Amino acid sequence: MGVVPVDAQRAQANPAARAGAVATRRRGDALLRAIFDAVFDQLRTVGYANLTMDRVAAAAGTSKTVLYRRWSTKEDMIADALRHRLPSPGDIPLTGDVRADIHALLRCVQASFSSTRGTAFQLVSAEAGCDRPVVRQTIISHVVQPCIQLIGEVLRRAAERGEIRPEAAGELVAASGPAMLVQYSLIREPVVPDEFVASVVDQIVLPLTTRSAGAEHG
Amino acid sequence: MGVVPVDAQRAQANPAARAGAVATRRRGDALLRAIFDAVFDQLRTVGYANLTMDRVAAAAGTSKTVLYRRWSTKEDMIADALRHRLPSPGDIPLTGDVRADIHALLRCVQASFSSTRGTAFQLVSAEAGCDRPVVRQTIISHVVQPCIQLIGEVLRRAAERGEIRPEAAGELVAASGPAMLVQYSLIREPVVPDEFVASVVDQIVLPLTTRSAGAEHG
DNA sequence: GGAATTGGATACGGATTCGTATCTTAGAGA
DNA sequence: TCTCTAAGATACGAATCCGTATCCAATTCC
Repeated sequence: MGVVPVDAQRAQANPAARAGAVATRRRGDALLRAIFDAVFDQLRTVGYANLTMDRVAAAAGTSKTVLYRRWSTKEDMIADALRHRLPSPGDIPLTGDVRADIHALLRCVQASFSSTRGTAFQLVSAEAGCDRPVVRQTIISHVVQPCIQLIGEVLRRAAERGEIRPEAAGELVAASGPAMLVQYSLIREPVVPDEFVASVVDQIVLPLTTRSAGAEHG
Repeated sequence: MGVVPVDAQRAQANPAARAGAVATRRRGDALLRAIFDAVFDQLRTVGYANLTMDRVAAAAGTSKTVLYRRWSTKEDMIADALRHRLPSPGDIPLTGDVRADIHALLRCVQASFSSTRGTAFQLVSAEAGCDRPVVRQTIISHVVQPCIQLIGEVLRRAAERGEIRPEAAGELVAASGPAMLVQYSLIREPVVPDEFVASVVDQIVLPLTTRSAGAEHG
């Protein structure tokens, strides 16, 4: 019972552990990475409602004990996985070029989808209205709101320099870009392609900032 | 055991059944309405992941048996509740006035939030990527996509009449309005207020359609 | 090489949920 | 008034999941 290959199932879950390879026991970061991969993999395949500790452990090629040694609840685990995988909008260097900066910030929102295998906004809604929406708040306050705020900053400075019309430096225009990406992920496919990000910049956000646009409305 | 007031718990769940009132046994539509109320109520309070048949039955003041007589799975029940509560964009009469028509169509998207007590897009993502995303597809294909398509129609006709610039009659502009509403429901609060809908029309969608806007981009 | 640490397998008790079966009774219709 | 349909309560076995306890083995550190 102990002589049989110990990584039989892991070989299924993780192709890197090929048959015949020595059973290597992962530790620290490598183990953590495998667990987070399994978390997002489970979210994608069975959804948040059916994600269980047992399944995550099996998918990661480890056991439930390892998970409970690190996180006491499922929500803690997922929130931690998000903190490790989500991009940080604050780290993006802003150049002063409106188009480039907005594009960079929207790619940050896009990255929050790809780095979580398209499950980011699945998570935002998963526990809406619950007593402790940990996961929900994690992703909202960590990526989307900072991005909207930074885009607002970019627009405001551009308006001060007279590059864009002043009315465009409002909340709505700043939120329009992220809104388009979120919608794409929900309606079309979970991961947003590069061309779509570029289209949103050139056909939605920037047109809203050009002088004479919208002068007759609002 | 049978002489005790039979609607003790229902009185808690449904204030309409006051103490002292005769124990009334609901049927047909009245019962169905109570069940659907309970479904959306549960979605709002405990979330999709923790919604169970037992809890829905208790909240509706009925029993699990009644639920299983109608729907075989939880997903069927929720999907049916959505079909009964969601608005139908196709029923909206289009006047030809661009602003009025877009406003009416966006109010339809807004109604899909209020009629489901703000849980509509919680549901879109609840079972993302699952084997049978019944609930997800129900709400997407029943409200959002028709609305986007109809807005696209409105824009296309307006472009033919020369009222708006031709480039604005594209998919992205048509999707911008719904995207803003979805984002509001996810980030801010589940039910979208009227003023926000009006702001989106006047500060996002219509400005994108005005001539000379975005001429230099794309 | 040996000790300490951590990964990993397994088993379990308890709680929850599912889906069904059974039975009683309220309400609609004849 | 009588009959039939459906509402609603209750109980249940099976399955699942949680969270913990226990034991063994692989790595790392000394």
